[in-house]
Amino acid sequence: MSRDTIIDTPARIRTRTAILKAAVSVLSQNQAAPLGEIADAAGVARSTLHRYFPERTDLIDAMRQFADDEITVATARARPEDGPAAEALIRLCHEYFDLWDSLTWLYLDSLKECGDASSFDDQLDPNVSRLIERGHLDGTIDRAVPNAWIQHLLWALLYTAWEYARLGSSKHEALTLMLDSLRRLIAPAGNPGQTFPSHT
Amino acid sequence: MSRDTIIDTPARIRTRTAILKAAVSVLSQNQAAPLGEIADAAGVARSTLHRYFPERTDLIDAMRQFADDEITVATARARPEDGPAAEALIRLCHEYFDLWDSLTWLYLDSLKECGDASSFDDQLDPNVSRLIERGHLDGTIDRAVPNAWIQHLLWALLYTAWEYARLGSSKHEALTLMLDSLRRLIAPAGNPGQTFPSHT
DNA sequence: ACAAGATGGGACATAATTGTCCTATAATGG
DNA sequence: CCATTATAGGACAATTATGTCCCATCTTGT
Repeated sequence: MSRDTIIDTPARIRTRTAILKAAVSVLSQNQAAPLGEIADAAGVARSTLHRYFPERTDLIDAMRQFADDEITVATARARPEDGPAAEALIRLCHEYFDLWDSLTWLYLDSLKECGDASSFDDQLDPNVSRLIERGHLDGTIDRAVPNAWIQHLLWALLYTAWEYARLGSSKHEALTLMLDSLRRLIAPAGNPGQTFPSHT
Repeated sequence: MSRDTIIDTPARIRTRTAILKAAVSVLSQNQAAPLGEIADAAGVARSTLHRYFPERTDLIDAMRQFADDEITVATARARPEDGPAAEALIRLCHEYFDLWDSLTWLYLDSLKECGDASSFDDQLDPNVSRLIERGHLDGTIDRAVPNAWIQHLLWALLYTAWEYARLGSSKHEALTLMLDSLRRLIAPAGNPGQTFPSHT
């Protein structure tokens, strides 16, 4: 009775997520991609896509939810509350590295609607903010580098690494360089931050 | 005889550049913006825009040229061959910081066409590459950080700073943070790179 | 003030994309 | 194996952006 119009049969769930994954993959590279392209990428007919998401905005909304869930899972996996904050931040970055499409799209998407009303920390993830704050307190992250700045840098580093990998470098090398750069950026003065030995 | 159809009268030059500037400004925020929006931003009628650039691609091509020229001028101003390479790189970054729209758009634009054929260093600016190489030689830039990686980071840092400023921070603070971050990223091991007494 | 040049603004045809609907076909599950 | 459910694929109208013309009006330089 709760939802008599649409029922989540296994088959429907499969195609639904197939569409969402394809949408993230396609739209992360071209925000204006036509729905037909997404349907093709998902291996379904355009009419099927429309049955699941009547309008484009319906799809977009579902994608936001989908990507948010992925981030939540990845964040939990990084155990942001354990150990020195700097190390936790590195773990987090490592986890996020695998969310290529979702994070890229989520960022592009966030840009379009904040035409005016975007407050400074609309972009900021409270979990990450808290982690960096902890780092400022336990001294593993330089207090001279503002919280928000670090968070912006973090997205930028991830994006840079993805681009670097996409253009031919190995994913491992890109990841290593990114984590090294992150260490440099947050290392407290006087402590070089141990730029490197620890691979992965 | 060379170009008997179009003559560069002062008035035409004015509106032409007005259109180009508006186009860069608008398209750097939304690649798919309709031409009417650009015309509005430029303060001309859509028909006028079409008279200067019959098709969308004509406008895009002219924009590339326009932005490239701006970069060339800014690069020259930074005197990339003078003094320690690390300092020159900072000067360059400082100059580029003022090219907000142009660099953002140029980057977005470059993404769309490199669907397949993008070699690794299609994105790289030979001037910047040369400068970083000089830094690797004169020891002011850490040799452990690859040239291409630094260059990718440079664009990412610029973009981060622009976003940071756009979201409410002062341009000066964003610039300061960015240059400090750049110093950290390229500082040779053992030399903290003088990462900033000056707060804000 | 006059003539050449440039612009604004509207009318129109043309694509391209979107959203809706219908039917035959395939798959799924009991 | 059969009934139910889901899908592919195409037809269609509505919407939107693009490209082309035309003419009245405004600028510019002389």
